[in-house]
Amino acid sequence: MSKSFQAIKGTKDLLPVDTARWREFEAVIHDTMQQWGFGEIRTPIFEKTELFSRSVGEESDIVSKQMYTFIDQSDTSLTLRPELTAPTMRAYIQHNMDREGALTKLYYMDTLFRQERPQAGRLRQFNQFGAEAIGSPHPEQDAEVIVLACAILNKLGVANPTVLVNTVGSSESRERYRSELVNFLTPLKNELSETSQKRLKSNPLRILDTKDKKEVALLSDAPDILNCLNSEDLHHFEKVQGFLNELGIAHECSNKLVRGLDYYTRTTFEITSPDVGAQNALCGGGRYDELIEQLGGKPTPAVGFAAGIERIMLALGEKQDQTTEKVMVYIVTASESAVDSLFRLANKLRQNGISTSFDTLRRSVKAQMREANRLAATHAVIVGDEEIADSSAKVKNFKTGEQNTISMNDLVSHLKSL
RNA sequence: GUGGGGGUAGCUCAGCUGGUUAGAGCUCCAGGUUGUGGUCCUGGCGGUCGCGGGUUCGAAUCCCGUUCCUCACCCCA
Repeated sequence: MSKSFQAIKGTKDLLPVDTARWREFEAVIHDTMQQWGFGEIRTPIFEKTELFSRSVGEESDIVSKQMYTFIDQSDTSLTLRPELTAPTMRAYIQHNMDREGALTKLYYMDTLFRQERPQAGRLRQFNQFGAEAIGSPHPEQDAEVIVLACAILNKLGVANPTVLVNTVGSSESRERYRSELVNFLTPLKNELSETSQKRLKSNPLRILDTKDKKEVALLSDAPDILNCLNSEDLHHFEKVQGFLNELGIAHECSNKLVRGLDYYTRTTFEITSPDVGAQNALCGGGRYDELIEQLGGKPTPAVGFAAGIERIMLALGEKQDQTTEKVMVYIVTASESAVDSLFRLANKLRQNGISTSFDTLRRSVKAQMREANRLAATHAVIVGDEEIADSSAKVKNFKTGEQNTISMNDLVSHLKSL
C-alpha cells in the first residue's frame, strides 16, 4: 500500500460518483454563458512565463514561488497557467479578434495550476470558469459582468453570497491615491508587518488587503480612495452601483478591496460565501483597461471575472443526487443460450436509445437482479430458455415489482413507451 | 515556509493507563431448495494497525524519526 502511487499533493481524482455533479454544474455554466451571448474560448494549458509575469505583476514572490514554471528543450521558460485572463487576452490579440466586432464577449471553463500549500478550497490543480467582455469602457459593461456572475451563482444554488464592490480608479486617480496612502502610512512604518513594509514601496495598495488585526486598526483612519477619484472615475463607479441597485443586486462597498492582480483599473469586485472556510472568495473580477495594451495589443478596455469551481462546490455542500426517471434496462440472462443472443438484444435496445447494461460474469439470476438494483436500473429484461422458445422476454418493473411477458417484436416499442 | 489535528479492513470509525488468534457498522461476494432485486436471515472475502527504528518477555497501544492526509497561518492570480 505504501509503495503504490498516489495523486500528486493538491490534486484530486473525480470518480464516477463525483463527475455526474460536475457535468450538471458545467451544463449550467455553458447554458447561461451562451444565453448571455458569451462565446467559449479554450486556450492551451501553458504559456510563456513572461505572459504571466508581465500581466500579473513582477512581484517576484508570487511569480517564482506560486507558479508551476519549467524550462523546455529549447530553453524557453513556460508556465502552467495560474489564471485565465492573460491567456484569453493573448488569444484575443493574437487572432485580431477586435476585427470581428467592436465588442467581444468570451467565457472559459478550464483547469489552472498554482503551487501553494493546499487547504480547503485551495488545490494545486483546480478549475475556474469566467467571462471577459472586451471593448467597452462603460459602466453597464461592468454591471453586466457582475450580474452575470451573480446569475450563475444563483442558478447553481449558492445560498448566501455577498457581493463586494470597489474601485481602484483609473491610473491617474490611483496614482494620486497611492501617494496619499504612502504619506499616511510612512509615519506608521514601524508598526507595519515586514511584508507590508516592503509593499509600501512596491505596491502600497495591497496593504489595504491585510488581515493583520493591528494593521486593520491602523488602516481605519487611512485615506479613502473615493476622495481621490477624478470625476469620471467617480461617475463610473456610481453608475455601476446604480445598475446593480436597479436590478436589486445587494452589494457592499468595500473600499479596502484591492484584488491581488496589478492589472485592475476602476471596478474591482468579489463574491464571497460564509460556507466555504478560510478561502471564502468564490468569484473575483474587475476592469482592466490597460492590460491588452500592456500585452502588445491596441489600447482596449475590458472587464471580467473568474470563479472557482471547487470552492463553489464546497459552498453548495453535499447534494443528494436525484434519481432519474429515465428508463434504464438491465438484461438478465437465465440460461447459456440466452447469453448467445445477449449482444443482439442489447445492441437493439441501445440503438433505439434505451440505456442498457448486462452482466458479463455469467452470474446467477439472483446476482444479476442484485446488480440491476445496485445500478438503479428501472427495469429488468429477463431472457431464458423459456423466453427464447416463444420469442419473448419478461420485463420487470423494479419500482412496482410488476412483471409482464412481452413479445420480442414489441420489446423496443414497449420499453420506449414506459 | 509555520502551527494544530490525523493515518487501524473498500468506506466511517472503535480499540491506545502495553498482554495471547485486531473489532463494529456499512459496502462487496455467496447462500436462504425450482430462473427474480430492493427489505430480512446466514455465511464469507478483506488488515504485516502509514513506514523505519527504539524500549520491553510482549507494542495498534509508550519513545524517536520519517512520510502522507487534513485544517489553519503566510500568501492568494
